[in-house]
Amino acid sequence: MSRLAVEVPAAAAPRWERRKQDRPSQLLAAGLDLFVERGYAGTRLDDVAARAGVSKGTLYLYFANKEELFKAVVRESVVPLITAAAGRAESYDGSSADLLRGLVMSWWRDYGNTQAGGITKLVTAESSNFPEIAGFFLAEVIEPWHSLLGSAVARGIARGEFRPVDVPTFVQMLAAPLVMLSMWKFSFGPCCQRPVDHDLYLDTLIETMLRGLAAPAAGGAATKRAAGGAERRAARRPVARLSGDKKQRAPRQ
Amino acid sequence: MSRLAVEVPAAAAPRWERRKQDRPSQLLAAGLDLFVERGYAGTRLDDVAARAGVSKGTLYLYFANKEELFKAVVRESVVPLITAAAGRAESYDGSSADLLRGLVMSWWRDYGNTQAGGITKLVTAESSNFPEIAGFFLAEVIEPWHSLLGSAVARGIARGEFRPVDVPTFVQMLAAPLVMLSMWKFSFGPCCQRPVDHDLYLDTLIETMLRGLAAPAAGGAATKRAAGGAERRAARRPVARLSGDKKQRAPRQ
DNA sequence: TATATTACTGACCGGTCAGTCAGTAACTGA
DNA sequence: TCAGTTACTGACTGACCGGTCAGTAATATA
Repeated sequence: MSRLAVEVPAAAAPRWERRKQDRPSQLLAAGLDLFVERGYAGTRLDDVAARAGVSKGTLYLYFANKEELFKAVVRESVVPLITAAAGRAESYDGSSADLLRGLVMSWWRDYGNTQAGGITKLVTAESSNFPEIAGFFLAEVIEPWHSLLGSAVARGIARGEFRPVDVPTFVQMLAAPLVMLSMWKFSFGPCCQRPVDHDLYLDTLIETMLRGLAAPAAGGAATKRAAGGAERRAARRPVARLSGDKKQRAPRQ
Repeated sequence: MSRLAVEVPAAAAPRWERRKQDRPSQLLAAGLDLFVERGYAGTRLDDVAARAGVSKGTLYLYFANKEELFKAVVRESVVPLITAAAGRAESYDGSSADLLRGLVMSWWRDYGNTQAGGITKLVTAESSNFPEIAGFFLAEVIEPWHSLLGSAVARGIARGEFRPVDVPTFVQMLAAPLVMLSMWKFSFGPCCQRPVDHDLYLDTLIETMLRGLAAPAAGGAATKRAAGGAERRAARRPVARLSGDKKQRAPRQ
């Protein structure tokens, strides 16, 4: 925007400026963009620097290496969202169904549907190549987020609004379609002709989950009809009823 | 196994053998292993060749380049599973609930829970860096699979076993937790202390979905209790009920 | 204006990897 | 056994990228 591509010396225009204050946030913003767009390994630090309007050397003045840059991006653009949501949930005193609904919707609005949401895809994708990063993300993002959802579910159970369920499993099942929605947006979204209807999807998800969670009879005012979820989950049935697949197995070689 | 690390000339042991017939399948197997373990970009063709017991040059005798090797791996280890499942579903004449249950369980048993299941993660992960591959996988795997699930749902609706739903959205919602289960296994699974209980997870998933799909009253014998799913899905409610988040938005910079 | 300070640059290094190809040796057929 | 065929090898090329550092120029200070 400021760099002149003209031959004229342009007397008053310095070749670059010293902006020690601004550099970190410029680099973090550029890093978020490119990490989300190209993944961790696919992002070149030259490009991050260029997008931030500096040279690669400058990047190394502010961040020790690629991994530290990435962690800083996550700590800047993801971790605060969880902290904020946890704070709001703490002081919430409505129904647990509405609490859960609010947590899910704000996850989508503030994270899944934003630029930052692409980070989930990145981490899932490259976890085996960069286990250090996977561990970091698990500890600082996923576990706090699951624990937040879990405490909302546990609250509902304690107040008799929800039936008792295995909280961690239920949370994982609830989070999965949410995460997939965000991942889809960043992976096949661009090259898919018929896009997903986010509102319809989220609505269906929340209602289905709340029905599956509703306390059997008298319970909370969460949903209108009671619908047992997986209370028989201990009673394992034999699996796979499809005819003619007895001898089928994953092909070798 | 055969290569001797000894100085002795070992007269009767040739340095290598000509095995034109076996090479493709050896290379495909090695490719599947490494693609799943390290992702597309992260896989070195030198390593694929080494694992197959040949040199990199040999790999190029059988596959034009990395992309063609990958496509061949998918065509060998994923596409046939869908074709087989579609064939079985075609000739199935039990209840649609059992049909759907069977499709989901065989997906997990034959794909999601096998080595090949890791391909989903890979493709999702690297779609933006390799759009050609994303398009290929969407066309040859995801769309046929969704369409198979969709036809089972449509069958149930036509036979009055399921209530009418928006089939593509429902299918996407049904597939999401399935795909996530497989992706988790290949990403955080290794570095996660408390692993997911697959059977519990799948059981909960299927039961929840079938309840959400059950026809209102008389209908099919699919599930015991009827439980409306998202029949009001057109009636959008205002979203996000959490107190104190009115002015909250995704943080800038 | 002169000097000191330091934010910033960009050429460079070492290492990696997809893809190539001239050469080698395992097989084949007479 | 010997010449012909071809499956296979592995050194090489060129491009790429994370990280370094000697030098440069914008700014502060006197």
